Amino acid sequence: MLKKEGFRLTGTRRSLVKAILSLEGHWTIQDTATKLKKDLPSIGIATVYRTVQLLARLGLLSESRIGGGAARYEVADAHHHDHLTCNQCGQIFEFENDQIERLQSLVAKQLGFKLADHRMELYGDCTRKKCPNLGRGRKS
Amino acid sequence: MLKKEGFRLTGTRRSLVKAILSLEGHWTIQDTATKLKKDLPSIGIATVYRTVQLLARLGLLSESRIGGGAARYEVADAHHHDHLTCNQCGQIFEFENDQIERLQSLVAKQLGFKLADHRMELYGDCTRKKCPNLGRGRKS
DNA sequence: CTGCTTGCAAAAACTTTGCATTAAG
DNA sequence: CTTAATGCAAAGTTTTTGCAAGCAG
Repeated sequence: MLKKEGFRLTGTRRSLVKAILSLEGHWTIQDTATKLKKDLPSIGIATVYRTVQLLARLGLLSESRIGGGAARYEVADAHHHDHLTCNQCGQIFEFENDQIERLQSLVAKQLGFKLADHRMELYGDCTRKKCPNLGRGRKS
Repeated sequence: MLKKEGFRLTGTRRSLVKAILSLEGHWTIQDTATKLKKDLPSIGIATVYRTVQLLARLGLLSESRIGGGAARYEVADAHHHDHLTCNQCGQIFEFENDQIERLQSLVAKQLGFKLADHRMELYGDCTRKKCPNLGRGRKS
């Protein structure tokens, strides 16, 4: 982990990273803190926020806001991917589609932008029972 | 406004809708409440939350979480569109791209889903000055 | 009348900030 | 030594919830 971008590699950060790597999928700050308390009971929630956000800015973690609650993070893989969430069970699937990526860059360019990043979240229904409520009705 | 989906058309809701229609672009709950207080000083913030969320579930409003702060809403147009945000000035541009939409449906279908909705937000740089900080570093 | 709606206040959920102390380099 | 990093508590934001009173149907 090349943290030597001008930042200090502290014991707390080592533990933080270890906790993160032990988590699966799309975790929240609280998930991390809970896990971390076992190794490092003295950890402060503020530090977790600050460190995770730092790692995200450095590109080592990626943030998403699936589901509308707390921000969720995941280790930034080499290959970028997007998310598809089931409106019923809430399960999150990952996928990647180069063609869409290319079109996104193209659209941005046409609008006079240099595309730096993007977030794409699809919502759908598992091919099973019908939606109990009105559906999470997410549109944009 | 066909609110007769089983819900009551109250005076408060009429005023709410009027306030919403007078707002431009991507407003927050607070924006709405502020505007609304002029016509209806007694309005409670909880009611604005509840009503806006109801309208969103009915598909009359669409929600997005551009910028990471409070949720933002806008009137759901007939034509769906997505957003492109400038990392520097924060300005939001809208666009639509049928080809991307088709690919999204296709991807969902391939994963065994019926696509109900989606949210896509692009982040880029205006072709001007360089980014002051590390860039909002949004990735997903 | 009946029960969906509303306003208010309190609480919950999530995140940021200030500051004295600690420890990395 | 110097100063970034940490822990803690307090404050800030955003959203939700409980309830009695108010209205639409």
